[in-house]
Amino acid sequence: MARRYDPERRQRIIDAAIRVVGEKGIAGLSHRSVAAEADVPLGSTTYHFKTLDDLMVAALRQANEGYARTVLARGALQDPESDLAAELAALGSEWFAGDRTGLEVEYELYLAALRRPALRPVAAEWAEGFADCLALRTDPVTARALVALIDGICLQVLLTGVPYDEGYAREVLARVIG
Amino acid sequence: MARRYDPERRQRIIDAAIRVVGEKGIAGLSHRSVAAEADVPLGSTTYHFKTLDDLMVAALRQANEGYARTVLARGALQDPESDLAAELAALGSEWFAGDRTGLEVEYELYLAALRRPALRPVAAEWAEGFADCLALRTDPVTARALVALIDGICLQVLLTGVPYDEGYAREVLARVIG
DNA sequence: TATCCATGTGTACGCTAGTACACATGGGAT
DNA sequence: ATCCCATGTGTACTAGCGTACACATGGATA
Repeated sequence: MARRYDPERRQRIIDAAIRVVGEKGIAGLSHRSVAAEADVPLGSTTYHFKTLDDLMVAALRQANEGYARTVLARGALQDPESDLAAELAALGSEWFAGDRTGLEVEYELYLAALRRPALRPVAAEWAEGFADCLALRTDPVTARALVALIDGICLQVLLTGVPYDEGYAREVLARVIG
Repeated sequence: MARRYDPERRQRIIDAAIRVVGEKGIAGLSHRSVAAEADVPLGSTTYHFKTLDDLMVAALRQANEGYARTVLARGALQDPESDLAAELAALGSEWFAGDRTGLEVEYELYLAALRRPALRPVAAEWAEGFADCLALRTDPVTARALVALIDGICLQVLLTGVPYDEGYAREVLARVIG
């Protein structure tokens, strides 16, 4: 308490929400758990985010921006000389390297759109943004298929526990590119 | 009350759980909500399923069996003369035709494995079972990639709201088959 | 037939949740 | 300098949750 006039309050709540989802999953996300994690009173989280959906929207949007940066940082994706399938497979390796918490948070919020209409536009933003980026190297149809395949491969790894296999990913991504 | 000696009690609880997930999502699944839906006392759901994870495992397994039947019912999948990509794309059309509730339940429970280790073996059963089935027509690597791509395509439809496009699915599935 | 125990029933407890609201504070518009 | 209102704080209410447990019942087994 006694931390009045906190211009970053809202942002710190979003950061806290992402940490909570990383530690306890969406099922553990509540106004109270986020308030505790952000070290702000309960009334503060409910003031800045009327509903948990609002908070999840903000958290997913922020997570999306982070992953969009990892895509853009891979400059070779834009280079017409580079092997697109290999670059994407390597991007997957980067995502799965080390701590997977960030990726799990991203997917958990992304997949929550299945039952939460409020999240759907944000989920669509991610899929479309990624596809638009890939469309610079191929046609839009192929780009959309690549996003779908990458989603499917990542999910199989996250859901079933099989290890990520960059060679396999590169091979099948290359087939979609044709 | 007063419905003693109910040999199908356990099964009716599973059916009720699937209906609850269809109506309210996993977030609305509780021992109490399932008990009310199945018209049994609270103590009965906690007796047959010690934890909600146990109940979700049973529900996902049953949902998986239902979808496995829709795959096997499509006998043309086994016919070496048939167009595998076209058959799979048509299977997708079948899944998305009419009421999507069943498909949403299937995916919601399947995706819940992301945060619930108890569900992972069951999720893996589905992915592997489907892949084994497809491996009768192609090699195992291609089969796994087809499952991943189908998952990705279905998710894009369910998450972002774009309509299912059978022609697009057939085209990109064919590329993976090569 | 006698007994046992898997199954069924009803209730209570402690906890956490979203929500609502009254009040405090001080930056910025006037 | 004054005042307003966006923001911050503390607390109470009600509802629903998992859990635990005591007790009832009658098929299955010996």
